[in-house]
Parts: sequence; C-alpha cells; structure tokens
Amino acid sequence: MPGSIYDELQERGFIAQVTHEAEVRDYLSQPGATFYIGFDPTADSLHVGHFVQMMAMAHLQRAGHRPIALIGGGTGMIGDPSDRTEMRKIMSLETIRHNVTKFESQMGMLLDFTDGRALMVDNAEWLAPLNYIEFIREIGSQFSVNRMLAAEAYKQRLERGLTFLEFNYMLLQAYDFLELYRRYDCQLQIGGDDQWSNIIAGADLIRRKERGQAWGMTLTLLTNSAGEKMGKTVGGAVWLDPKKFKPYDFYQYWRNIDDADVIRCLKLLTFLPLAEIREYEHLEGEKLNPVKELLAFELTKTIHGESIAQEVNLTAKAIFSGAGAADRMPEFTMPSAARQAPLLELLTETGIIPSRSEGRRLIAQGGLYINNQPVESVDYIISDSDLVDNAVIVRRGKKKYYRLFFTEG
RNA sequence: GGGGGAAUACCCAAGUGGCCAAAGGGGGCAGACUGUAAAUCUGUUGUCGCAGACUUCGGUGGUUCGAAUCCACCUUCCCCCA
Repeated sequence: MPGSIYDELQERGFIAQVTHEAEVRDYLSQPGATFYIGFDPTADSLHVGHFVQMMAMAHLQRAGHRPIALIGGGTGMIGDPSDRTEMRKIMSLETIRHNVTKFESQMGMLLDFTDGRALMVDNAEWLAPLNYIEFIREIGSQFSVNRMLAAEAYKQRLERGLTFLEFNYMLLQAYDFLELYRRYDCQLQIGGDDQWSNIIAGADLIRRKERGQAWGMTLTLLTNSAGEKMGKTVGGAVWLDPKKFKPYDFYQYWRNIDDADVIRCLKLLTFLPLAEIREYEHLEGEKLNPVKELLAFELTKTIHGESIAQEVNLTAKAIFSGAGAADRMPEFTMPSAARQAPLLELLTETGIIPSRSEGRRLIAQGGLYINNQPVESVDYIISDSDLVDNAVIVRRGKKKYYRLFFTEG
C-alpha cells in the first residue's frame, strides 16, 4: 500500500534494521499498533540523539499507533554496556528520579499523551520489586550465555572487561519488552541501532515465554557524512533543554551543518513532507543556504517553540547579513566607572574571554573588535568616542557578538 | 591472595636528573580563502604585565645545587597467576 507509515519511515531514513520486515510492515499497516522505545535517564535532559527516536515515535503516533516511552528508571541503575568502553557510573535514585521528570516534559513536545494516546512508563515499576531467585529462574533460564557472548555488543567489552552487573542489562531490557507485551500488548520494540542485540533478546523472550509474536526495529544513529555521531560539540551534547544549550546556539548548530548532511537531517528531524524535501535534494553549494535555514528554523520551532525560533532566526539574520542587531546579542551591564579599566579586564570579568593571556592572543591575531573595528592594542581602554548609546559592541572572531552596556553614575 | 605494568597539559601520546611550560598528533581559538558550509593554508593553544617571573607532569614526603624524570609510602586503573 502506497504511503504507508513504514515506507515513510524507510524513505526518511529512520530504519536501520528490522527483525521481520513483512510482519512489521503488516503490524503497522493498520492503526492501533503499540510499540515502545526505551530511554535511559542518564542526564537531566534529552539530546538530539534522543530526538531522532522521538521523531520516529511522533511519526508513528500520527499514523494512529500508540507509542510507549519507557523510561529506564530501573535499568538506568545499571548502564548499558553496549558500545561503551567504560562502565557507566551508577546514579543515585534521587538523580534518576529528577532526570525522569525532565524527560517527561520534554517528550511532551512531540508526543500527545492525552487520553492514553501515548504512554510513559518507568521500568522501575516492575524491575525494582523483582526477586532475584525468581527472576533468574523464570527469565535467566531462557538465556544462553553462549549466545549472549556472541553478541556484538559484548565483544568489545569482553576484551576490556565487563562486570556481571552490566552483563545483566540485556536480560532486564528483554524483560521490559516482555512486561510491556503482557501489560499493553506491545509487540514492537524500537531503539537505536546499538540496541539490536537487546531488542532481539526481548523478542525471543516473548516468543518463548508467551509464544507471542514480537518484533524489533532499530533506527539509524544520527551521523554526519563522515560517519561521526552528530549532536556533539566541544561543550558536550546538543541538549534540548534551553538552559543547557541556548536556543540561538541550537539554531546556529543546524544552520552551520555540513552540506552533505542537510537533506538527511531534514528527513529525520523535521516533519516537512518528503515531496518538499525532494525538491531540495538536487541543490548544491550556495543554494543550500536557505535549506539550512529552513532546517534550523523548523527544528528550533519544534523544540523551543515558534516565537523563539523567529527570534533567533532574526538574530542570526541581523548578525550575518547586516551590521546592526545591537539589541539581539548577549548583553553585559556594568557601571560607567568600569570603563577606566582596560578592555581586557572587562572581558575577562564578563567571561567573554577566559583569561587575559587568551585575550592578548586574540588581539595579537586581530580577532577582537570594538564596534567592528579591530582592537590594536593589548591595553586598549574604551573611549568616549566608542560609545553608542552608552554601549559598545564587542566582536570576537567572526561570529560572536556581545554588547557591553554602561550605566550612568 | 601472589606477580607485573600504567598514571604527563582538553584528548591521545613522547619525554626517564639540568637544553622541559614539556616533542608529535587530534581538538580548540584566531587569520586567509569562502556560502554563517566543507576542504586547504597560516598563526596560536598553562597563568601572570610582552621580555621575564610564577604554578604544572595521580597524591604525600624524601634524595639532589637542580626532578615529569631517582627513592619511600599512598590512591586509582590495567594485565597475568590463584
């Protein structure tokens, strides 16, 4: 059937692997299917990596299916060993609980949780009360260590060391699937591509314990054309929380994306119709700039809201295509007397520059500007003639603008 | 429990008594080129008023005129044997 949600996902590039394509396709062909994706509460915000998965959920929900966002309040206490070189640090219950609440509100951005159209459950609910003996008798007996060891996820860790705690992760995740199958008739688990073995384990478990049908599907990890994970910056991940990652920086992150990645990101991260995206596919070079803007705008809009998206869009426009935009940049206010001090001092105080040495280097290399005039001297002091409306505009490098405002008195 | 190895700046990684603020690479920052991209090239990358000085090489104490480098103890991590 043309225009099926499965095809949509596939064409958008979400699907990495599927256990049983025909069955899954069939399962999703009629509204009302239930599926789940798990999220481990390892941080107090979701990031763009999670966002891809949320998008997949949103697409499916729009097609009439019921997503379950499974929060790993229980498994989060263990840490998934796959694709990791080190053991995750064990988090306190309190931290986990805090993170879970954050996740909940962020999920609401894309998913409709009203009237049970989507569910959010915490696996601590059934994992925490588990009895060890019962668990290994009922569930542990179904797993072959030989097979587990063969899983790609453990290969690397076998060489570097793997604790028994982590080794259990797969069982717990499989048990989650079983539990969701029992409780909500959930027959499909979706996850990141690194979750493949864990997902299969769950589907197998359901088959054995319940003789039920269950399938798995993994989503492509968001990588750039060089195959590196996207959504990482020097400062860390690209968070969805505006407090952890400023909306302007967020916008700029996508605005400055590599040419080769624009289309893929449009497909994965926005709801723009495929037909429209196809129009952009043949564009090259400079012509891609408006497309990048579109991507940045759309994405900022879904995450931070339309008005903020408008605002940062204007800010960017003002900074890059005009000289002005004095009212749209980070601002620091200080008493007028502070102007006696060398500029460098003010900049380190405000944190615009981390240290004087760095500031000196900046100036020496011609990377610091006052009102778009390069600062020539290391001990430059702001003069009256620099002031425009009691403020000066400091530019660092090509793109970073700040406004220093001096109050009277 | 026994034996061996490792810990260096943001990361990887040289350095094994003075020539070490510490090679090299990555990353970052800035400049050139551009399209607010990529690639490339150049410079720069501990702090402090540049020169110079000061604090850095897991921690503490010691040897020495002088230690990242030698000694002792401690902490952490890895490997082998049990």
